[in-house]
Amino acid sequence: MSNAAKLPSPLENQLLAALPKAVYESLLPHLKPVSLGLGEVIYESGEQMTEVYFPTTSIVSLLYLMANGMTAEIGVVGFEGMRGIAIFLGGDTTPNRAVVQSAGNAYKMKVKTLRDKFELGGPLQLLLLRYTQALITQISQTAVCNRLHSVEQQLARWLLLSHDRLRSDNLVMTQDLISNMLGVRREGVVKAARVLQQTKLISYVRGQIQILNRAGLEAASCQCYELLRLAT
Amino acid sequence: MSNAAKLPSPLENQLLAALPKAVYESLLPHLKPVSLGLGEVIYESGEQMTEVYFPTTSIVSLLYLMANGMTAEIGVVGFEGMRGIAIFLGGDTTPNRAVVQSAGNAYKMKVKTLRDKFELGGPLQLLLLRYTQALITQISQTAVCNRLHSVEQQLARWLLLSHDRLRSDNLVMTQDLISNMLGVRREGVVKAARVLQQTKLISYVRGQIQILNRAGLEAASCQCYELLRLAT
DNA sequence: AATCCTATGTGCGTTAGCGCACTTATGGAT
DNA sequence: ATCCATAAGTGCGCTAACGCACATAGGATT
Repeated sequence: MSNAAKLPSPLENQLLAALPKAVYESLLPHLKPVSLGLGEVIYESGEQMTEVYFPTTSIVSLLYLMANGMTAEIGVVGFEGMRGIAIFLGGDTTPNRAVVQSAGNAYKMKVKTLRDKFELGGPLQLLLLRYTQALITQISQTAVCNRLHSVEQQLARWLLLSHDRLRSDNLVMTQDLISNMLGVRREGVVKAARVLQQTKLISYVRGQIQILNRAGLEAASCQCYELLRLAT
Repeated sequence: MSNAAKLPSPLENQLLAALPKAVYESLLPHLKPVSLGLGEVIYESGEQMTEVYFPTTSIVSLLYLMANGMTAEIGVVGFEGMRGIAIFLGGDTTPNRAVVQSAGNAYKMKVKTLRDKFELGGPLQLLLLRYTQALITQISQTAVCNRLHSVEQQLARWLLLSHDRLRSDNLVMTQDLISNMLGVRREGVVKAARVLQQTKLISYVRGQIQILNRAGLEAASCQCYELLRLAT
């Protein structure tokens, strides 16, 4: 059996799927499938971008690098969005590091192609601008959540956001990596994760996390999750 | 002497000033001067917007409301920017509360006018999109700063950002309001402010803050300030 | 089967910021 | 001249998260 047969369609990306058929088909020849591996750094902070990404089954984290080497996630991009909005906002570098948070597929497109299509105005432009607004909301909400809520609430929120972007109850993710995302110590994540496990909301073994009780997880999280979900 | 004579020109707003002459002049008839008072709420979170604002001598804070009634500033808009980017991003409500942080003037414009002009593409669109990118950077940086730095560093950063947007070394702002902006307790601000005063970086009496030693304040702040300044 | 790497778990002293309950100033209004 | 609202300052117990220095355990490698 061929590999190509297993590729998810570009239509699994909601931005692409929301486009009128004619526009979508004009983009199609420019979309190249890519497979993204866990932990892969798509772009480093400040780096020149040559391509933008539309995830289908993968999830990409936008991380902000802090002076002391710590990182904090400011946003997540899954099948509902795209990576590289700076391109049509007039930049050619990205201010954030983009890391693959969950392995999977995506479609990429040349920066110049997207920029040209964007400048035509119309549905694509509208859609991308709306998405930009949603991303801004996401960043703001994440910011506030960082400020106000406990590691346990943040962990629950983070798991839910990842779950939303996956087709499975299983996520592959070590607690160490999660601590990078949340911008807290690994020990803090360990502690929070243990509580969630003891209350049977999740289970995990060496980087394999299972969502056991989604409703319970929502209750354990702050309402930031709900707000974030509505915004997207 | 008439009041009108004292009005700052729209060109004091850097976005408007950066426009080609022809574009600027096409906007001019739609710009109405307004005077904004300290603490005035321009828009409440979720409210329908009817006008966008281009500050000249005023400063507007974008506040995020948290569930427990606390607020946290996610961005600042002064003469370098505009209030209401959601409009051309396709929304008609604002996700944030906008509060006047420093009294002064601004120009306002009907939402519909801006949207129409934006859709023409060209220099105005480019400019506004670039500004959007800068604002996103500002929000992200603020988020990270909230997470990582001490109240004292954050206060210094906040004072510097305000100073940049003013023509004077005097800012009118109570510690109580600052605590709203930073999303911390008033007592925390009191403590931090006292340290800055003891080291002769600032002085303050009942809501009148004086910047005495700007260089020193920059040293007391985190490098978030520098990063934010560069981004704008 | 022994070894090594990575993931997870633990303990402990330290600290920044919180919540609360106050007190003390200062400038304007009556 | 006095009163009063607002701005600023203080003390104290509490907790979440930090930094560091470890201990254990599951998988893969050889």
